[in-house]
Amino acid sequence: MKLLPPIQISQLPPVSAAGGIAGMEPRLPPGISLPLCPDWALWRAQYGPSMGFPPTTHPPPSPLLDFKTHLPTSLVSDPRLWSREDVAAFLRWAEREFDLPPFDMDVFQMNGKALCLLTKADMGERCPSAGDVLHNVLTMLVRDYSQLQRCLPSSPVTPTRPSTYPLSPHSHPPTPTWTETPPYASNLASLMSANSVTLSPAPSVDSQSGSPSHATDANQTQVYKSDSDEDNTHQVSSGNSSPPATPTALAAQRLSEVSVKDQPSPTLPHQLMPLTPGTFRSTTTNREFFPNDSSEPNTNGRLLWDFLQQLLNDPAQRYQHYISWKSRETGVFKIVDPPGLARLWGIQKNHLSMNYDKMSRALRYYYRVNILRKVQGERHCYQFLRNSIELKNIKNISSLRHQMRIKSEPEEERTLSGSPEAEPEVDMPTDLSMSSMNQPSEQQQQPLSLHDPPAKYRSHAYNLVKTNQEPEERK
DNA sequence: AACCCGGAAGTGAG
DNA sequence: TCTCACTTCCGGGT
Repeated sequence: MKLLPPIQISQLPPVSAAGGIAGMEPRLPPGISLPLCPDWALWRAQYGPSMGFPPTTHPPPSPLLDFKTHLPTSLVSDPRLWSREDVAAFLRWAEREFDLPPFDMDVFQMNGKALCLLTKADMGERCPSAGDVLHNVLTMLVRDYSQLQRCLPSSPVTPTRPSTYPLSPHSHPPTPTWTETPPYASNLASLMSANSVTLSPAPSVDSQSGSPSHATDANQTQVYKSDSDEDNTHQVSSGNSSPPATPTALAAQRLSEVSVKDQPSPTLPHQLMPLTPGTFRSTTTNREFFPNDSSEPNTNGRLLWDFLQQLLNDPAQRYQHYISWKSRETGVFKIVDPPGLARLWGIQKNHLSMNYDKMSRALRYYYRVNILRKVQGERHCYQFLRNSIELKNIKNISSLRHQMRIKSEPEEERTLSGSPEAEPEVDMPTDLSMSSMNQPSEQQQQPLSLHDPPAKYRSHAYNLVKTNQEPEERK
């Protein structure tokens, strides 16, 4: 049985008392799709206002989506905001518009967000004859929407500045380099992560990554554009002048050809946030969140570090009863409710027997690759050693480890031969330390001792994503 | 007793 | 079939 599409954080049960997920059974039969049953009302209630686009407004057709102009007027531009009824309306429209065989509405009892979370395969299962078309249409809609957003001037929605929420510099870039991330980056980042709380799927990885560093180009501000702006977007949007063609089977075909290849995962997670880089990498824009675009990070957002960061950076801070920053600047966070957090993680991964012991093992697995480290002496406290950008840039942990191994090899020998390296010098958290020169960090004060990655991993662990500091680290 | 550690083997998805 | 990112189990330390 396949794993369900991962949940979006927003879909996770709201934080209730520590420890409990309201109304959530400790274990759900596999196959139950939490993800498919998002709590739309809750979500809407929380974000509705900010999101609120007048249902009637519709951005002008983008070059790619002429068919969009034919969408029922009752549908808002962002499919992720659709209600069940909207989804049904969309399906009916798609049947007509693309001449598709009638859909079994029963298998599409979900809202737009859930619909967007379906992979092509999922769609195919639900509708073998037209799943791909449907998926591609959705993908295009989302992408188009996000593109528009990107082009728009910044939006209010984004709590950009003054907001209450300390969008710290490293909200996302919680780690190492964060300090170096431009101020605006933080906003973007937080926004991204925030909204993009994708727990799962997709691109969360990239999603965030897009943020800071790479986002530099554009004025980030605009990036965030809130959904609200979306409408206005048009203007900027693709300047498309193309006449709205009538979508037809041809269009459908085109869609099935085009789309998705540029998007990683099926899921378009970010609920609110359209900007998810990875997801919405636009074909037209140059903003590259990833140098190699092609490379879709395998990280579906199902990665633990990503999950944690998203919870930590939730703009509404709904998960602070589970996990919270102790110091964003240094990437130090505390798991406030270990069992509860483990449960969330278990839900996310569909491993309902997850517990803190197991989850913490996964966290420890990050030590060797310098993604995390334990804050000595403090229970349930860990520190990210890399910011999200770096993390996203890491193709995969294995390669990271491999690299570390390679680099350390010589070093190891040296060590054996009695080199200075022998001492347990604290390996700096990646750049974290560097970047934040002032980093008060707890880590520096204490030898990471055993928690430090073994010498063999230590050395240039970070080159991978190297940021500035490197050299001295191994001094 | 709770937490933490890391080895080793297993698992599921891609 | 292989790789990846865990997951599961466990013995041991603090």
